[in-house]
Amino acid sequence: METRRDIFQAIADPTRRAILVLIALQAMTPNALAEHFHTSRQAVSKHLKVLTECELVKPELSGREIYYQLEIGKMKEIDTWLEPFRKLWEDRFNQLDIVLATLKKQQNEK
Amino acid sequence: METRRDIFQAIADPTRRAILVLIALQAMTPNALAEHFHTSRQAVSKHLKVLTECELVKPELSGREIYYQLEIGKMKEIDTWLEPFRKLWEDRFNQLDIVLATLKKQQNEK
DNA sequence: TATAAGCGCAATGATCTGGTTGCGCAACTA
DNA sequence: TAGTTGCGCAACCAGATCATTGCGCTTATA
Repeated sequence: METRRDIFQAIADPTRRAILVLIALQAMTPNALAEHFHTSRQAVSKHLKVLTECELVKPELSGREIYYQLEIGKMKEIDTWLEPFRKLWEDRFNQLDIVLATLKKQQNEK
Repeated sequence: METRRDIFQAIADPTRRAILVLIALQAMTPNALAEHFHTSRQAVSKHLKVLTECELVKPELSGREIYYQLEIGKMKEIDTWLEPFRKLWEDRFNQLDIVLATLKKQQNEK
């Protein structure tokens, strides 16, 4: 079945998020990754397939080994989606800032 | 079945992401939300249940209507996870910046 | 008070998901 | 060349997801 891959669906799985974190530090092979989890290499391979399909990760051949490395640019897409929301919480933070400043002022005037 | 709710799993669904975007602008009732999608009110209600369980959304009663509003603070948790990755792409951007500066310098020296 | 409107919940069903096992193939190694 | 080692792929299976439908409860309206 040709399932459409999607970044948000990809990072929904905790194991895949962990893989992304590990790979962010250094490109790794499926076997090396599997050692960090309580699952088989094949399971990790399936996760890597999902991550590769949505281009969050890129395989790099080296003999019979395959080093998977992070495609950091793709991660930015998540950030892009978050952008408008970020504005909201920054605004709220600013409002809180104002409240705190007002309280402090009132305290000084006592 | 008591499924553990998780923010990343919550935003994996495109309809739920759309709900978050709509609600960010203004608190809305399930019926009002359902009008924006090609699904039933019950389906929207189920999505709202998921979003409420992981506290991305909060119900506000008003007579027989329920206005759901965004819990912006929870959205920030996604941003927090993204934080270390952001460093990476900012670094890469800085490196690109350096490259561009160098190129410009060389051009000026011609 | 009778009727309609707004919801949530439960049951059902099709489709996805994530894990396992068993291959087979290519690439190192003795 | 014979035997490992590292991988991906296919088949299979239990459990999760998402949408639909049918209810029943509460609140507004005539």
